[in-house]
Amino acid sequence: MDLSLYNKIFENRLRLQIMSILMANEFYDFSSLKELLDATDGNLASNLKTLEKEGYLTVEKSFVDRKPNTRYMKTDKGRKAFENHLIALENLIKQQYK
Amino acid sequence: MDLSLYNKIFENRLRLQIMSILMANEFYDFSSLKELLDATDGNLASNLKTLEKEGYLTVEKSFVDRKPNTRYMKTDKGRKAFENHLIALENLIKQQYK
DNA sequence: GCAAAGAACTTTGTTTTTCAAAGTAAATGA
DNA sequence: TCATTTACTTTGAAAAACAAAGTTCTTTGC
Repeated sequence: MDLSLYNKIFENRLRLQIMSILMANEFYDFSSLKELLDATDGNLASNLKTLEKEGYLTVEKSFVDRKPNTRYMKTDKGRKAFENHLIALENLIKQQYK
Repeated sequence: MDLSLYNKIFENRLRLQIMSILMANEFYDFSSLKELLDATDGNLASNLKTLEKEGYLTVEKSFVDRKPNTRYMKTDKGRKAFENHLIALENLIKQQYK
């Protein structure tokens, strides 16, 4: 069976959650992600960095209410990779062998 | 959101495949799994051991055609854990935040 | 103007996981 | 008896995960 769409990057739960949040939202900021996912700063930041390095999301820094704010947004590449991974997962799970 | 059904054991691709094969088949033997999953002996054995330790599958040794044969079968616990994990995955992926 | 606080990291270090390669045991076949 | 097959176990090296602590920059309170 074809596993070319399967993506190891998404084997991590936090990254899976980050991506699925970014699929449902145009963007999401660090603090909100942190709260929502109940993650530590370090863990969240490093997993975001992993996704960013892979080109699956982009980062946009600004000030909101005079406080630093970092927004994350999925890239087209990220969206496709994630969608493909879900397809691969589905195929893998639904496999019916003789 | 509730992630109590999410199961780290199933973050590994090989273990995910093993379980999904055992969901579709009453039993499956080592050689066939190895061939089907294109895995090395060591890797397959250690992942089967992980699932066995967790109580997700049982092992049955016998001789077939005068050759040693090891059959793996999901347990009820394994089936439930896997089904639950799929539910958790689905929830996680379909999450719609504000 | 200085201390404290908040955001978003990075660094550090430990623990865990992954996995291939090599080694092993038991049984069969030539 | 020697090779082969099955199904492992052991070993070891590399990668990944992740929390805690440290860092930087900026704002706010006094």
